Amino acid sequence: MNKQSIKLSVDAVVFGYEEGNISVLLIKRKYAPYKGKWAIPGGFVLNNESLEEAVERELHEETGIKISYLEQLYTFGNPSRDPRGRVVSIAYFGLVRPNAFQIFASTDAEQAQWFDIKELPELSFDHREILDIAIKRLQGKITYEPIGFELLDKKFPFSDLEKLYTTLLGRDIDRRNFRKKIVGLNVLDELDEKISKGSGRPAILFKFNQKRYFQLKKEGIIFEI
Amino acid sequence: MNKQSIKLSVDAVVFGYEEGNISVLLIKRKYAPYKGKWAIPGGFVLNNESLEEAVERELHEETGIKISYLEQLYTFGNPSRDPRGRVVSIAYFGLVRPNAFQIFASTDAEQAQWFDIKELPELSFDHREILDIAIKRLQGKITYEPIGFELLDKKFPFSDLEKLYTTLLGRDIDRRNFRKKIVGLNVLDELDEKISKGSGRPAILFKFNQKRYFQLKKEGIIFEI
DNA sequence: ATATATTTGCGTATAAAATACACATAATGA
DNA sequence: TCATTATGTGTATTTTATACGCAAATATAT
Repeated sequence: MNKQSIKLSVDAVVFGYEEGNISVLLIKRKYAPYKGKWAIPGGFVLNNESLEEAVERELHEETGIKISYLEQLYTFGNPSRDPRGRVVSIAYFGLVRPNAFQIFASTDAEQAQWFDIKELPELSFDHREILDIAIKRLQGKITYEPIGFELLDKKFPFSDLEKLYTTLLGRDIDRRNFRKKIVGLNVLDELDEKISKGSGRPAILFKFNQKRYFQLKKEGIIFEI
Repeated sequence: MNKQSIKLSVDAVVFGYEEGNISVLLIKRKYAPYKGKWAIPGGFVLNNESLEEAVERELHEETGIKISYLEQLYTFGNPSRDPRGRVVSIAYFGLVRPNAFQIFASTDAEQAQWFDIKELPELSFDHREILDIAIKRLQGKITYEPIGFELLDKKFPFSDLEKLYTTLLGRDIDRRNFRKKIVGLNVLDELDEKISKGSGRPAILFKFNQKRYFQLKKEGIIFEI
């Protein structure tokens, strides 16, 4: 048997959510193959780092952002997925607030940029497939796990949470029933403050009850919106 | 940067279900490390085969069984998981009827054997962790996807299906409500035959309606038993 | 042959959850 | 002060899940 000559890489699909928009962080490749094309950030795993360390490092090197929790998505190993030779890639994904990060390209990336999920450029390698699988997973995830804590302001009106869900689910939900459900989970603490943005009745501000929130995440609620 | 020297392997967690027992297929390692110890079947990926080809090949080589659908489970990449050096392993899992296969050990395996899931031997590498994750996944899977077609006889009494579920879930279910639910899914065709095994009223035989069954699998029903 | 044990087959009542739906309130701006 | 806009709330209906018990058809023991 010939010696194994397979390279191992990691890729990070980082979604950004903000005010009704979902975006994904891409880099423009500085070197061949696919030089000048957009791609999901990622790169080769070093010999002595864990996969998680690798994906966080690559993401940081190429885009300047540092994310401490990325979830493993899937491993892509089609023998012809990389023109340079056999490369198997372990894809991770995460969801963040784009404005919480200053992005700047470096190392293998000529540029790093958020793209609206509906206006994606052509992607390198099999990255379009990876992204499609990540989107599916994101949609599934939201129905069995509470999401939001990391994506909203510390204090937020209920409508922000509602918008988050309609955006991620890609469809309308009944405002009253949604509120009842969330309130029933006891995951929100009502504050004494109100916020008024433009016309309309001012909204009460809420914050997440961290303890309860992480407890729910752990339990893995089923959350039929 | 040093050249990457990471090896890539695949592992197959194959569960067997039969008459109220869940087992898992293990091999006894012929060579060091962990020589003589039990392990999940698996091995290194060849340069030109896909990951799925690799895992099916290794499983066949080591245990003699040929399974065409294994689902990707998770990728394990802890730098110290293998004493020989850095080995990243992509684990797959599947569920079969043990008696449908003739197992025989070869290549790296000194022996291949089904173990009851409650009477597992000590395992090599991080295989215990892999197995635990596979078990969790199996339990989750059964609640959002119909399972059974591949695990029961072509014609079977309802009680066989019931036993399958109680076994995989590890708890009792209400016989009447379970039957109502399954019948409501229209996934079974009632036959004109009956079967009598020992004492008790003879049972009507059913078969799965293949078309409907695979449609449900595809749709991904949520199936609160 | 009769009684007993065993397994299958089935229906109904109750509780819980999901859904559908409309109007009052508190602000802004013309 | 009137129109507009966004927020906040309750109730009725439908659907789904759960709880629960008894009759039918067979084998086995007496």
